[in-house]
Amino acid sequence: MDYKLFIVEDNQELVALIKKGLASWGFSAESCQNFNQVDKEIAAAKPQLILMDVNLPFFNGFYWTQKIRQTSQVPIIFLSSRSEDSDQIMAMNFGADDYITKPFNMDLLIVKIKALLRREYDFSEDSGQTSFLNYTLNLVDNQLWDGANKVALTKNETKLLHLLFSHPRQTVSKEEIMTDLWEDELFIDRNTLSVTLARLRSKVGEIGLAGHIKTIKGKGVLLDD
Amino acid sequence: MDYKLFIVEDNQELVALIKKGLASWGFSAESCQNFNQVDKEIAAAKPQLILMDVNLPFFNGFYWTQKIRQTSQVPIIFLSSRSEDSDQIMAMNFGADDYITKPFNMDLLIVKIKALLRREYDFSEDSGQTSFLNYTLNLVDNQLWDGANKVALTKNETKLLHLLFSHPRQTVSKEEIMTDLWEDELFIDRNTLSVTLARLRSKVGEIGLAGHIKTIKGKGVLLDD
DNA sequence: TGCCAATATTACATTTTGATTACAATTTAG
DNA sequence: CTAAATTGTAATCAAAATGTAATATTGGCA
Repeated sequence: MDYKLFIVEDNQELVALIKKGLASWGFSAESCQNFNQVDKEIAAAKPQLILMDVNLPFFNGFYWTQKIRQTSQVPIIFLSSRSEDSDQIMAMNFGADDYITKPFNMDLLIVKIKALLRREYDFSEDSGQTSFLNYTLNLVDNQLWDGANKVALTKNETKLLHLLFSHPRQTVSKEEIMTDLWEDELFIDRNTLSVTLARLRSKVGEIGLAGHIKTIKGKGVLLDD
Repeated sequence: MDYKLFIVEDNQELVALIKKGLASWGFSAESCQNFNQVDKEIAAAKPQLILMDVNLPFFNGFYWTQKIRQTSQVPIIFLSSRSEDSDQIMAMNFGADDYITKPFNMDLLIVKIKALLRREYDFSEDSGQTSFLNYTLNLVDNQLWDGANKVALTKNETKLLHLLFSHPRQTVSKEEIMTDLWEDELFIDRNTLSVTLARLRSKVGEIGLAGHIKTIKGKGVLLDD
């Protein structure tokens, strides 16, 4: 899964700064355009987390938070220039999950975001998904997608592709693969691996990934560009 | 449900103060006795949330947090006298969920606790409801509402749907579901789950939710958009 | 080039998994 | 206490996933 954040903040310089910081951690973000319909924009964007400024044109952050909370439990972090405890208490009573005061340390914002994603979506920096080129392997539902099309994989195919994705541009030996897929089951025919590979190739071929999975005779399997 | 907290803090005056504050909000709390086996005491107490001081005799809070995280996802709030961002960042990277600096405002601590309980356990001060998209599950009268129509569910169906609603866009393994629904009854046939799922699907199908409940073969059940 | 081991392919057998159905047991409400 | 609702069990089914074996193909090397 890839995590999309939504930024409700009218200072466009700050928005740009935050987006840049998020991007360097692999998070994508959209930001609010029309401060008259923040709730509508959020409903359309379906973000996994919201950064909410307090002082906004038209209505303030408290108002929108309350409105959002009527229909959604999406995690919300407040951005505020007020550092009094009472402001933070109010924000959290309105349904915010965390609060950070401006100006803030970007690294601190990132760990707060990660903590919330971790709790709400079992986010962790390795598991969940892996990518190679424009391909993303989703370990939640065993699907591979190239930005446009999705291909459903089986458990073993996912395991195998995951192993390749975690060692891009490196030859992975057959032994490693066998261990990873079948661990202790000693009776597995060595040929079974060929078959599994073939099945994987045929499926991912539909979206053009097969050509990147090469077998190096006598060495193993290589995922390259 | 009533919530039990665990306080890891060697300043007994502060412990007493926190316990008093928590009590006035209806939370019970135990505190650490032997700072050599914090993990053991916590495992025994099974708290819903932990307050963790940084400076402790023998080992510090980071050490214990890391140790706890190997086996548990219980929410942890750090109590620290250091207010530098870098300390908070470190704590959260170790697996903490929030951080508060001493001396702190008791009301602020309470709202932080409530925010975490709300997120992790669907704690809410008034209504027993969970939502997903436009669907609202009422845990009090076991009814599912889509804004227009209502569907009556049974106890088990509600439990199951509630579990899915609390883990949207994640595959919930059959094991997790079994534990959640049948806890200790060890003799329950694995097939019973299939049957319960089928019954749930057929009921929620009337208002179009069935299509969002997908089974990922070999993994579990996934609620998605 | 032509051989040979490594790998691929194909077809089929086996196993796993989950859905479905009918029915029995149990719980709950009136 | 009884009837209805709920829940659990067992049997059956279909489909998907996986494994095996037989056969074909490939690529490196003598």
